[in-house]
Amino acid sequence: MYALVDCNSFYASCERLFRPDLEGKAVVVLSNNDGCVVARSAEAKALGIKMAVPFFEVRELYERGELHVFSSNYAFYGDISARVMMTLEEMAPEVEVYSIDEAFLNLRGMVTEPDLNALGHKIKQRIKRWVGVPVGVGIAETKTLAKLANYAAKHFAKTQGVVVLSDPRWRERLLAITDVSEVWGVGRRHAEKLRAENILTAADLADSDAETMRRRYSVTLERTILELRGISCLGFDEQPEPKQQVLCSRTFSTRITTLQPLQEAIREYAVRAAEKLRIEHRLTRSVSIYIRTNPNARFEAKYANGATYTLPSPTNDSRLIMKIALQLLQGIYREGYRYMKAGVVLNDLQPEDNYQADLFTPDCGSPKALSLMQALDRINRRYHRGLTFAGQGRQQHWAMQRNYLSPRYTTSWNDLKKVR
DNA sequence: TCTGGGGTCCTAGGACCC
DNA sequence: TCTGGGGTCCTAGGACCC
Repeated sequence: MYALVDCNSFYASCERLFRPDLEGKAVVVLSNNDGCVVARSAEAKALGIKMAVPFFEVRELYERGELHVFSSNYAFYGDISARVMMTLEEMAPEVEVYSIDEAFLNLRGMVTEPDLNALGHKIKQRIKRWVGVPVGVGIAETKTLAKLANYAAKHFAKTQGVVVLSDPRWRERLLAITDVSEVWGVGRRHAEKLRAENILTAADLADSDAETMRRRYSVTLERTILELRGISCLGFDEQPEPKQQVLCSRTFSTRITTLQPLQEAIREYAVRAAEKLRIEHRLTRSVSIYIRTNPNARFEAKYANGATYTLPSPTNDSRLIMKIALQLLQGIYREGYRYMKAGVVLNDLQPEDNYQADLFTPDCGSPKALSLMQALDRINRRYHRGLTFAGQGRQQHWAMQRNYLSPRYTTSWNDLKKVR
């Protein structure tokens, strides 16, 4: 049996943790740049605010005082997330952290707790008491069914936030009343296509012919079908697989129309991507960048382009990655556009410890370079932006907007200013 | 005026090999 | 009229997830 523990309205619940006055109020958290809504409290959902709506569409509610708004504060949510996961790890021997706000537990070997419903409530209560955020718990034979059980736990008040799907009769009933689009692994496109062939509920999908569906859709959907029938097809990974790609991209707060600020942004993203790479203890052999104008603008000239460079030998040196990214930018930059977004992507990653130099190029993974990068990281861990490269920009007028940011309740940065 | 960021997996098709 | 069979690797694009 698997349990899926998922925090309710996670970002909004985090913000409420330190603002008990917001209990029972409509709260939303916005995406980067205060662009669109990415988390909603139950009260905000009740106001009819849909997921991912642009903020300007609900700004009126905010101005009337009916809605409380926060910019996203990922350092804060990451910290609360770690507390939730630690609590879970204390309760279950095998935990797979699936995202910032949810985790699967493998209940195999938890013989001490034969009553699964009681176990679910125990988890829920402990996280509420120890960390302070509400969670829902779904328990079933496969991950996909546990997801579905969790969905039910959140949508039906009678369940009190815990659903165990071990009884086949209950399972059938739930599948029969659940829209197929709610099934984990069925997105918007597949849902449309499925509806067209009269597969409307999760039960319809579970009863469809797996072989045919595999041919018509993909092996992924076939696995989903089997999982809905109680046949486990998805693995359980306690250790996350090493990343295959590292990406850093941002929408600018204002449009960029000249090369210089675009270069600043690309330098900034390249440096941050390289930092992530080093945190993961990986090297890259492929550096890509992209730039684009607003794809939604109807009366503006559009332009989007990307470029990739493959290195002869892998690196995680910020200086080299930054240099390559800038050269790539020179190649694709065109004047006369209002740029909205840029990004740096690192692919073809490999572990740091099997570094193989190239016979025909100078070594860029020298011990000297490595210890320089380590020193850089140590300083920047301690002092936020303590050391930056010339040309990353000091003002960064294009940097993202966060007008509704909450304080650093649980994390801190020693500002360089203070140190001086 | 105004719409995020960071990932994964699968498939089809092309290029290439013997 | 008429031109094989069996592979691998890479890439782009599409779908999905949070």
